[in-house]
Amino acid sequence: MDNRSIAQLLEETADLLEIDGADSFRIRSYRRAAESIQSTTISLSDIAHDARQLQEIPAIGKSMASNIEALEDTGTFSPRKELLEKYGATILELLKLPGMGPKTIALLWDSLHIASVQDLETAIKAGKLDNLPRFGPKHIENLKKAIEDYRQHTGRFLLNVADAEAEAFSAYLRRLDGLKQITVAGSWRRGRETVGDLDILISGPACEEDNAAATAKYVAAYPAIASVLAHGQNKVSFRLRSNLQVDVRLLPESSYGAALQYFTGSKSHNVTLRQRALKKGYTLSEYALARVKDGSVVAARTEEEIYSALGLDWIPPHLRENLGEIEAAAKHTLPHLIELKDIHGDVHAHTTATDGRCSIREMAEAALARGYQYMAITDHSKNLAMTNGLDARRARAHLKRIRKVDEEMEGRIRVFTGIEVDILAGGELDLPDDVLAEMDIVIGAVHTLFNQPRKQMTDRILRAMENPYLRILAHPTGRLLLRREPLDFDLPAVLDRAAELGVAVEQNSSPERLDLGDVNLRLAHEKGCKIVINTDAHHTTHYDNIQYGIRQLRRAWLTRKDVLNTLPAKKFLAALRPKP
DNA sequence: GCCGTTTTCGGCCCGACTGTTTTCAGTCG
Repeated sequence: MDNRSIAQLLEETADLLEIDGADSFRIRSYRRAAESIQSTTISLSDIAHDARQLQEIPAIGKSMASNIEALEDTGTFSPRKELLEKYGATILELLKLPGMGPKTIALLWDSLHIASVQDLETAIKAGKLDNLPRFGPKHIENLKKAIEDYRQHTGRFLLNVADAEAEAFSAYLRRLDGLKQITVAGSWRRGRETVGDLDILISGPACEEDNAAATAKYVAAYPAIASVLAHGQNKVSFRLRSNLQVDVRLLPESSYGAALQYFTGSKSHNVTLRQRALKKGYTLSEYALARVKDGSVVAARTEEEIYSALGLDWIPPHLRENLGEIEAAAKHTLPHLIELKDIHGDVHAHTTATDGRCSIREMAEAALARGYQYMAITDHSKNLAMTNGLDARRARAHLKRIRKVDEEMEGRIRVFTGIEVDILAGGELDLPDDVLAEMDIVIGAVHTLFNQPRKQMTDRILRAMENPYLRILAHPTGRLLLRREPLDFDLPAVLDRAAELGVAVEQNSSPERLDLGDVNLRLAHEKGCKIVINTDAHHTTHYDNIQYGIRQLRRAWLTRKDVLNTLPAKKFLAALRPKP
């Protein structure tokens, strides 16, 4: 079993323990173990039977080591098994509903034996919750909304999960001889912020007539498969243990491009493309672009040939949503989309001073290793108590430490000072101006803690932006992908004002946030907002998440000049809202 | 349940806000 799966099972066990009302420190130790496993490079499978080696990994002690051994041998371990027998696996989905915590779930289970979102929905409709303590009309209304949101997202997966699965499976495929091309198509290739399933296209000698059956058999023997859904000559579908569905198509090399184009989509892009083909006397299918009159093939081997035969420049998959890209490709006016290498700095990061995992120096070295010219340390302010947020005194002391590291780096990378301040319910920032004045980067964060009615929420953010030290607005929609819809406030009004004031809005690249997402990025760009892309790194490895944010920038048609941190250090600081 | 040490057990994560309350439990970051 791979580390990610082990970590996930421990995480789930922590959730179950919470519902069961277990000791909070015991729960935390499960979560810490899960985190630790996810960030170690040691493969736990390899050492699952060596308790001593296991216990060398931080947060793993005697019990956790034996849990991991049992997991490797039997696929489960006893605390988890017992809890699942008691509550059932579906109870965990209740935790995904905003406002639903372990105590509420325990209450619902004890009083009504509610063990799934479906149960909860039925109980609400039957009015069974009305007499429960702490279930007023507003609470129930919120739950209904939460269920609705949940249903919209259910069955979709975050990009990092899909990426990891795609990479692991591709590695398995690469071990087979005779495969020339392996491509993940579908919404994954288009860079959608979540994916429903993976469409994987393969071709090469191994996919030709005589070998196809053996290749399909090899595919269906992939160890991480939970169940095979279909197993034919040219297509194998299966569900992974993570519940992600994968469709693998074996294709002849001669029509690989046509299939790639077809299965990349989007549907709407393809429809428009087929109409265009017809006008030229062609018909476009997953097999080829062919002449209508005699069926002779015009292009099929590569995407470039197909687009070219239709009088179009090749269109990057990120743009294939029928939002004007076909017209632009015809006029040769497709934008030169921003790329990973254009980004020169990441100015939102945390350290062990609050809830980060690494030191200032470690974060700086990691940013340098990525080739960045600058970065910033922006730990939390005191209001986020759980993170050990900084008060004025600690913030000043931290500032000195950041400056010291900046000196130590000797110009190899600039380390900016900064802070992520909380916006209080009244719109004020939770640190005094004289402290903020000392910071290079002041990020005002819209945290959901203060979820208020629409008008108040909007006013609160607008007021916060009036503080002249606030330079970047973070979590500008407050959403958490697959878990919570955006906060309810007037985003267009906020973006208008941000553009006027020169407050930059942040595209957070964390795979579970992608705060603005492609749609709102487009909106921010139209309104003339300054845009900054950051990772909100809590660990050196989180800098890698920048790729997820970049995909959304590309989907929003953004180029290098549209994003502030493509600038060199000095110009970047100068491009931010000027300090008073 | 882990860790660190005081080698046998105590410490580990806190405060604002909502929706229900009439003084507070539960969620969230």
